[in-house]
Amino acid sequence: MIAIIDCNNFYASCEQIFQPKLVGKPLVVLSNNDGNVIARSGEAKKLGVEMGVVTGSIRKFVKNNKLQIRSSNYALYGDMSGRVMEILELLLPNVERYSIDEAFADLSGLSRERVVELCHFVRNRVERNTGIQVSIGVAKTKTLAKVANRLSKRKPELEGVCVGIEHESFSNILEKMETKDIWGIGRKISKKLTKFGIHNAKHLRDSDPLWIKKQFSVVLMRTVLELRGESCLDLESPEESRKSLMCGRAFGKPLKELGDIRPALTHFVQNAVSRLWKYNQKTSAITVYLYTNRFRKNIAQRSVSVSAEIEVTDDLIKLTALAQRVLEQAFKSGFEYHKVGILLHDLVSVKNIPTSLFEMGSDSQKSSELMKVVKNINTKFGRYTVTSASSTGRSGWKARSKFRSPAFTTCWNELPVVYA
DNA sequence: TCTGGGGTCCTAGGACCC
DNA sequence: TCTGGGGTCCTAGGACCC
Repeated sequence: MIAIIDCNNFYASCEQIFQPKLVGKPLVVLSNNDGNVIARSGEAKKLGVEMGVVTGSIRKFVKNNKLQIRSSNYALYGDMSGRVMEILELLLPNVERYSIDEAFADLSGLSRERVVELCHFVRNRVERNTGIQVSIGVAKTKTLAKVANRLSKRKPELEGVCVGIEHESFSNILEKMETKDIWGIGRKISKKLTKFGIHNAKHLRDSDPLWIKKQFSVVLMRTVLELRGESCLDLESPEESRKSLMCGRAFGKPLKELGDIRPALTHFVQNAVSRLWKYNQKTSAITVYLYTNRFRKNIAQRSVSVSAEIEVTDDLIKLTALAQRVLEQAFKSGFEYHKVGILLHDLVSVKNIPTSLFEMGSDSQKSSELMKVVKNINTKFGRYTVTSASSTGRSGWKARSKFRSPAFTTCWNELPVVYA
């Protein structure tokens, strides 16, 4: 049996925990640049605010004070996520952190009664220790666990826990579920399925897997098998570390000059490399991408990405210099750029890299000594304490974030204050 | 006015090898 | 009329997730 544990309205809940006046109010969290809605409290959903809508379209609610808004605060959400995950890992065997607000766990070998009891215990413990409410779905496969999880949110009498799915009623549940609501099926595939007369999850489950593979892909075939209770997607072990990493963001305003874009890129490289350090990984290839705003139909469009290879490294200075050289290749004047970013690929764990003979006493050893110092300072005092000169200066790239709440749990100056 | 950011996996097609 | 065939590796791009 596989469980999926999912935090309810995660970003909105994080805001409410530290700002009690927001509890029970319609609340939305906005994306970078305060551009559109990326999370909603239950009350905001009831108000009819859709996921992904642009901020302008909800202005009317904000004006007459019916809706609270917050800029996204990833320092807070990341920290709260870590707290929830630690509790799950303490109470459950084989936890796979799947996303910032979701985790899978393997509950094989336990009786149904024991599973129900355990899930309620986990749910209560997470809420008591963090203030976050979770919903738990349990079934034979990951895809079915997702279906159960959906049910646990829709049926209040289940109190947030749905274990297994009774056989007879199961077909009815799938029949009422649109294909686009199945985990792994998005807009495109769902539309194509309709053309073949497959309109709901039951139709899909009862399709011929081999035919599905031929018409669509092996990915969708696995979904069919999973819906039938045949597990195709295993839990991923934490040792398998991530393979690529990216950091980029839209600018607060359009930028035309290379000199304005450089500091942004350096900033993102620094962020990316800090994460590389955190997970003890190195990279050997980078891609820098640069875009104009595709939603502005009346301006000249350009979208470019340029890659480069480098000897396996986690050296901030080398990677910054390389990224800047690649940016020069990618940049062409005459466009209003909207976003820049960097990808690091071919990540490897430091422990898996053999030391080369040529490295001893060489430049690369000196650079790693220097990096150690920078690493230590930035880990202790914050990611941007020691920074490249090219990240300072022009700051036109910085995103808008007008409604940001404090970093309640990760910054000494912003801790919540309690008056007694 | 305003349109997210960070990931994974798979496939198709080209280059290259024998 | 004929102009091999099968395998591997790499890359770009698509689709999806949260």
